[in-house]
Amino acid sequence: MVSGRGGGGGGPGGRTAQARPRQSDIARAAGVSQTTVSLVLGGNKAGVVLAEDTKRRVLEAAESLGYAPDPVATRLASARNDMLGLFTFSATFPTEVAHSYYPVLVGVEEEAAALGQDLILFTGSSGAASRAADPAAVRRVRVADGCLFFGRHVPTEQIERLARDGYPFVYIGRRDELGERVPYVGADYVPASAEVVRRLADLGHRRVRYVRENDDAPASADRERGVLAGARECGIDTDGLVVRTDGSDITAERVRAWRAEGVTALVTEETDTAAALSALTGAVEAAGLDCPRDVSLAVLGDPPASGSAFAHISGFTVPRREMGRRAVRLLVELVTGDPGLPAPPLQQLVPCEPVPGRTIGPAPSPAP
Amino acid sequence: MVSGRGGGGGGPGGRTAQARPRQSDIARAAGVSQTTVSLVLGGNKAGVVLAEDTKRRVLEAAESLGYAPDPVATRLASARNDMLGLFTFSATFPTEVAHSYYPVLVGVEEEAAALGQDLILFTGSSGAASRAADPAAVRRVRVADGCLFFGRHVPTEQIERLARDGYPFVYIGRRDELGERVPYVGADYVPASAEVVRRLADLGHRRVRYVRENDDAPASADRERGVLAGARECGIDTDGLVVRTDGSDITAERVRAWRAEGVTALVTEETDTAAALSALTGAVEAAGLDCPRDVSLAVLGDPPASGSAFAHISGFTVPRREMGRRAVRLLVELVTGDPGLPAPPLQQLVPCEPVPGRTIGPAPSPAP
DNA sequence: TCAAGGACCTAATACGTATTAGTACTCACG
DNA sequence: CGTGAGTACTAATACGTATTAGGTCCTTGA
Repeated sequence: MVSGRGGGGGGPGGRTAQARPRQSDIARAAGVSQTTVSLVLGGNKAGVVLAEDTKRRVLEAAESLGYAPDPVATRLASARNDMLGLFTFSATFPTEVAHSYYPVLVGVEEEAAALGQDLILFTGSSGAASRAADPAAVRRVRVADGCLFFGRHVPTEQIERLARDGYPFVYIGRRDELGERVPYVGADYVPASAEVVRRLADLGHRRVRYVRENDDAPASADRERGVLAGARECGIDTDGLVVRTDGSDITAERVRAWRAEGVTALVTEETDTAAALSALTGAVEAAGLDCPRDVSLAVLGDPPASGSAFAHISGFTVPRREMGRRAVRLLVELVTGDPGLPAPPLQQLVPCEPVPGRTIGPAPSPAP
Repeated sequence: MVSGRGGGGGGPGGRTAQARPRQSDIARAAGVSQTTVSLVLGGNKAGVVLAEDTKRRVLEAAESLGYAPDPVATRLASARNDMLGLFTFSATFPTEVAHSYYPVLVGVEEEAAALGQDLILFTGSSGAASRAADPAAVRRVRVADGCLFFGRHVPTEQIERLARDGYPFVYIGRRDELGERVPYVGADYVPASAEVVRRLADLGHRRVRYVRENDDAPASADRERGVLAGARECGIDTDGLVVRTDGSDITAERVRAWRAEGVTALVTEETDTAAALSALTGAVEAAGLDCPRDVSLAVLGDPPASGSAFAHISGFTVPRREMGRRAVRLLVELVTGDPGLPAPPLQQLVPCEPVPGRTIGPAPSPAP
């Protein structure tokens, strides 16, 4: 500490900064102690008795000096900083996936604001791609009272470290690989996926193809489970129902062949990469098929960016905003949680909302 | 202070939460003093000589305890945080204006990451609409080394307070009302607007209407100035050129009337509310006019959300991402600025990029 | 053998507020 | 006049880190 208050600083204001008044300045002005000032201006939670007149004098002095409490000192003294972290695992700040990241962020921010928490966005230090891998990056998270984690690729080891130390955190999105004590708020894909299949069945579809990503994220696994459950329930043929792809092998020919086999509905999923989704919509378009006249189409998740031909695709929406909200709520409960009180459910699923869309219609006659 | 560290907390791990490790914990583990730890982990700006071996022991201990410095304490002790704030003035977190807020955020985040700064999103306390009004909300900003302000409605008094105290901040968007010493990074609307008018003039347009919002944000004023300058330069009639609206009085009739008067091009602006923009596009559509056959249309700013009929409207884009970037760069310069060094330009304008679009064409014959 | 100088660390304190454990004084009652 | 209960306040300390002003050993040279 070199600066003797009020020195340089070179803030935007230009001229030499006036030192801000401290509680001790008020104390001097009002002829009381700093403690008294703190009691008058702070909540006086302890219930210390103070004379009306003293309070008045302190308040007047504070007013006339233009006192504003120093939030930094306040926080230091009260051991909490009312800050939640948000750490995103992906190469850089999500730009392309704006449509999927932003709603979560909005939900997080809303609820954080409602609960009086500020939000620290961790930017994973300088390294670009290394962010999730960098142990130091994850460690920095501890500056916040608790942290939200969002994104697919998770540095399990770092996180386990935090968990062992009892650091409070919540995942946004399901996390099976980390055991049942890891808190998360995910989307409830299973019933929503089953319900899409049911909708198709109600319209007479009997042969369906479900084109899914070729990876094993819980989100994909859940949807598949839902699709299979729905199919079985409604008497839809499960033979060859599930088709895994990285996108490259879904061609117009393949779609036409399915159609020839009597397939009348196609279902796919929406993920970070959207490989399956874009491959399938591309192939349907290339095959010159009309939705829903020739074939019904549904996506398990949000439609592609509006503007595309499939902006009004049927399916369901992932409740990202609500997930963000709930995650914050859960995290705050963990952070402030009284060990005596009953713990909140650590793993929560939020229902998805069905989207009617315009690409599901009655099953056409088997031959195109 | 009641809590004897390490007590409750109930982190996800289930078992009792470990308190975050302090420098003193590291000191104990490494068999040195807290001072030494601070010297090793902090910059050791004073240049105190330390044995290599000691440094190593401290670093190892820090690593194994999972130490992360407490930003609040760091800041109170008057060093720096490497945290920048982002405070948004609007009723709540911008949801509708996602297209305008998100790019800024992305730019801010990118540059912050590049400069090794974390980002605190300030959430303006609990009150929903009251955010900007709440003085306490603005004050909390001080936990960051410096802060970016973004949004139209600015609590001038609070900000002036910060400025007087020498707290570094930067506005995103121009701010005339606060004098010339207030740092901002804005978009350079004037030449971009003039250039749009010039484009129209080059295609033969002579009568134009510029439909602008009925408010006095600098952004709107700038565009008007640019439009007028461009018009004068190119011999476009300035009589009745500028039309102010809150959106309600721009009807299909009015557009037809303009057309009858020989108006061949319409220009509007994009703002937070988009009142003028949506009113005008709505009216043109309702009037059954085709762009650019019957009338040319341009917007000073970004097009409406893609998916709309006017997704390919001509005009220019606001360089939001770049503005975010530059604002961070400027802020960091202010924060780290040596008072001796030459100050960076406090008020910066970033050029807008022309967008050809599909709604500007040659002027049609005067009679429709 | 002693002083000077270097190498290496640490004690003490500051930052501004919150909180706890008192202190000092008054009044009333027995 | 001594005790217990208030009333009205304050001294002391904690929060976690940064910084400055020493301190304690060693060497080294005379």
